[in-house]
Amino acid sequence: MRKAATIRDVAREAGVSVAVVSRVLNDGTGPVAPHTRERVVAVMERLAYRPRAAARELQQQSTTTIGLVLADLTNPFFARLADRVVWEARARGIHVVLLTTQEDPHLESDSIDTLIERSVGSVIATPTGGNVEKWARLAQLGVNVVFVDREIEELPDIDVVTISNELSAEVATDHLLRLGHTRIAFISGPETTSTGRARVTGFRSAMHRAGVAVDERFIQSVPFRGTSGSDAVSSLLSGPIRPTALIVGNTAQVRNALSRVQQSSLSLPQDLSLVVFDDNPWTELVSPPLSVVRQPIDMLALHSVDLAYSRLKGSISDGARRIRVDADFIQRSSSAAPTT
Amino acid sequence: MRKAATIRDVAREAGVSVAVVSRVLNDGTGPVAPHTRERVVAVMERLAYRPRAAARELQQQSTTTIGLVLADLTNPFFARLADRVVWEARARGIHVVLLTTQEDPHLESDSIDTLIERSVGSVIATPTGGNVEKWARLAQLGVNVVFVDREIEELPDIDVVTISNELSAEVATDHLLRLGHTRIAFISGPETTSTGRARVTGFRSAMHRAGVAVDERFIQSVPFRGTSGSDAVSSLLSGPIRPTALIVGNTAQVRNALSRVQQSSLSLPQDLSLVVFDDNPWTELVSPPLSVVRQPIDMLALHSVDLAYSRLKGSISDGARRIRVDADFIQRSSSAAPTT
DNA sequence: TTGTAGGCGTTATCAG
DNA sequence: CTGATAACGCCTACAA
Repeated sequence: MRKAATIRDVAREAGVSVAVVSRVLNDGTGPVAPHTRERVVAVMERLAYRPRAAARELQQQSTTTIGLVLADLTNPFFARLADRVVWEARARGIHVVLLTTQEDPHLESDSIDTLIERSVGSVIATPTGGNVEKWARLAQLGVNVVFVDREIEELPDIDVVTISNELSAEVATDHLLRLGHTRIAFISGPETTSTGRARVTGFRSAMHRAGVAVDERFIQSVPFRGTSGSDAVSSLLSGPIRPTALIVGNTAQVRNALSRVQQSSLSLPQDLSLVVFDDNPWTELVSPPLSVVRQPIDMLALHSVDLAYSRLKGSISDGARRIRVDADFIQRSSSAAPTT
Repeated sequence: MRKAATIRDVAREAGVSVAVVSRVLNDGTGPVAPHTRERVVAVMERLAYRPRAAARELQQQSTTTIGLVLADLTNPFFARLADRVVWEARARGIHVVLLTTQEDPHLESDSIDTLIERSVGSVIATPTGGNVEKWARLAQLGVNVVFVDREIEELPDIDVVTISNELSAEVATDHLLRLGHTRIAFISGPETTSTGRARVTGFRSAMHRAGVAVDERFIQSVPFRGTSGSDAVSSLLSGPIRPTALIVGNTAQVRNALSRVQQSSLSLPQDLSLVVFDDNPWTELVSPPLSVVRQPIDMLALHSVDLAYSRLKGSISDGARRIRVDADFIQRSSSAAPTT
């Protein structure tokens, strides 16, 4: 394959100037005689001409691409989020560069570097919790950053779109309390993440409000990666006092937690009530179907892209936005009144 | 926010020429006095200087971004594929622009247009089956296209990375035949996709080889989207003769199919043996755990990115490659000898 | 309606 | 070792 045709080749071949070709390329920039346009288009077709995005971006300072930094596409929650973000982005004519951190701050740091070099206009990210200065720097460099699902409290100037984590945990806890449970355990994400902290807070306040003492051994903050969920369940079930109900507020560990429960001799919901965060394709397929807190992923995606896009176009006033959407609680058969 | 610092700013500020700065940037290009280097690095840090990827790409003809066109991120198979592709791409220092088609040829067509404008170097895609000319044109424009998971036979010049679909279906079928089943049903993807066709072919040839007649009503090719899987199961179970075993070779419809089976009065595997295509996080969580054909997603991703990258670097001879990797069959408890 | 020319930020080629 | 300077492909005033 010979070297690609440039705008100049097209111009020469069509017997016009590059300016004209440029105009037909992004029509609206200036006037072009219909007949001339036709000829130019024909030549572009014939030469299989393709404008170089690099040259274009270099020239016109702006970009139509945003970065999407997700923790882990293996988690259905993030996968669906990615799906919706791509969808919303397409509706606005912008492109999405996808990066993953695998929950690893080092990889996240690399991703941020990449994003800086790529000179994307905006970034939508689920931060690991580390790299505080780095995120700050990215934002300071003029990149519009939007945190979604999680946030970093030390960075109050960055837009945030999350569900009401605290409230969601309260609702889930209230549900179990109302059923009559008092020995409720909670498995959450790491303390380094806003979701991990907020959900525990919600759990505590619901318990407190109900006048039920919290057994500290019943609160387990575990990493997103690895099999920490299984271990947490084992530890909870092997203690001197066993919980009668369990909330898993760590979406990435629901699978491992459930798996371990299934391996135990306990049956749901007779011996243990279970409520998990995040609804996904299989929560209804297992037996019994799981009671869940369903995150409105569409809304998260919509608002994040909206923010990213608005900032890109400058059609939004300064000052960080914090958008909070409510999650739904869906009761299914994995939670019931305690039998003991 | 002031405008970003350029290489020239750094040069001026450090009292050197841009050439020197460029050299320290990509060290190895030329000699730089240690002392000078230090000073330049310091200035770069101070000015928060970041090289512009666009300018760099413009200068050195190459692009470091590839397009990834997936059918549906909601399907765990594609989500995991995306995860691995991003991972492999990162390892090679290239970026991934993500697009989805939702199995819709129109959206796919749009995506191809986007890809043309973006001037990505390579594209990894799971084609819907339509847009044959359009894919051809993209390839002709000099974009290295790699089809993964599915292929389009009319485009033999395009690289392909798939699992051995025919063989996988045969293995699954043989498994059931060996257990003693003869009334085996098969739900596959649409006839318009290579996977849909190949898996049915494999199913047929296994049946034929075993000398078992195929009941045509037992073969259902259904769309990836919608609830076609449920309907197919209903239709299979309500017929005059009921199958004793079912293979679902349509990864997107496994969920719906299983759900419908659960709603029926049949219990697995006593009344019906079930084997599904694609292993994923929940196949082992449902009861009974499902026998599956596991696709080696890592390998699919590795080879596709490898091809995309090699073509980008020109470090590979002409002529389309067709890479075929074997899938694993994993027996679990959803398949057993027929009880009738 | 069309053409000319300068510049976007880097890298690379030569002279110093 | 370092410094000018010419590309790279495109857009966009400003002229014609």
